[in-house]
Amino acid sequence: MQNLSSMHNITEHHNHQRCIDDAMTRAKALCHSRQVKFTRIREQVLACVWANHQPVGAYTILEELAKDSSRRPAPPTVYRALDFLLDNGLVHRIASLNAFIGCQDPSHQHQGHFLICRQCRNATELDTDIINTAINTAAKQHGFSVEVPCVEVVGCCAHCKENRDND
Amino acid sequence: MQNLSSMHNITEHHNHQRCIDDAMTRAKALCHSRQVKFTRIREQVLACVWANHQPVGAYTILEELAKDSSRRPAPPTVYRALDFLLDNGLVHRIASLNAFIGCQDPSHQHQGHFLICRQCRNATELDTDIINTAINTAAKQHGFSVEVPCVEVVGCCAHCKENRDND
DNA sequence: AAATAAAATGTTATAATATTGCATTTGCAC
DNA sequence: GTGCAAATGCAATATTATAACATTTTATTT
Repeated sequence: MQNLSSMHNITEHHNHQRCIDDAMTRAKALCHSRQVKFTRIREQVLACVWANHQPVGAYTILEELAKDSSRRPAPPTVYRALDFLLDNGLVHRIASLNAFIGCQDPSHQHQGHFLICRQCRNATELDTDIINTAINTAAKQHGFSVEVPCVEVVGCCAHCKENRDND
Repeated sequence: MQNLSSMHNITEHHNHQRCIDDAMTRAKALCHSRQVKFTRIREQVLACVWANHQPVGAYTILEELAKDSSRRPAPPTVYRALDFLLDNGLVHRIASLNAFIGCQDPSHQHQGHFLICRQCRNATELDTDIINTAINTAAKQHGFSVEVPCVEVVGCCAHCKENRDND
């Protein structure tokens, strides 16, 4: 299901093990400070999500869990873990892909904006206010109160534009 | 499946029959000018989508078609009609709801931005560049080329804020 | 008008994603 | 250890979407 480009990292040569370690450490600390349980399953699911920078589907996670342990968990196991991670801001859901991705900054509640590369399928979470401001401005003109902005932009990332093997 | 608020219109007292008539007229003219066929099924599906301003699911459309004619169409019938309507810009898909909504302006190709009211479930398509500009600006900073921006904002519309029966 | 080709629709089956409901286990407070 | 709440296991099923192939309709050519 994953193509070759799944081996590309979000920037060409970043140390992804560091991404994973940081994410897991942050998650552990955050759950501890919130007094919620970072159970084995939740940890495994988060690790799957952080395996790379591509949004991953619930059933793909299921496959991965089945590889690790001899027992094959059922869908609710994964969905419950994902719900927990979503609630605690540790992952985001990408609605347009029915997939999940690790959150870059779980410490403060937010709904990220994503740049999703059609080519390598990496998704980059944006940390800018420009888009939220624009959305709020546009919404205000309609008397609309924004609660959950969802921005998922499909296109072509810088790295894939360089390696012109696209389309 | 629809709640009571489904009777609210997108603005409090707009003549929705006019919305429908306009949309159907536009669709007919547009298909004629493009020399593509606005068949009975496509027309029925578009009419379902325009029945109100709430995004409607494919299987809800299926139910509606079953009511009209004695024969019950199968899912591919509806999905094929929806694909046609999407291709021709007559409807948009709301990814976060797995649902479809009529396009306000099918004459030029665009991916709309939507304000979706959590309360009455109406979705308003925005016609502003503010958001696209912001997305392009943010994307540019990452060397990312935008192809399909998807903006689906959940919140509370002006009308529902007035009638404080929310939450 | 008959033959042909292309497009649209019908039909069956199935894939992919997600949830419900209830049983069991685990971790923790007392 | 007892009792409770949270977490997980498990079976079934709901929801959304597509694949593959047959049939019908429409348009085009002859």
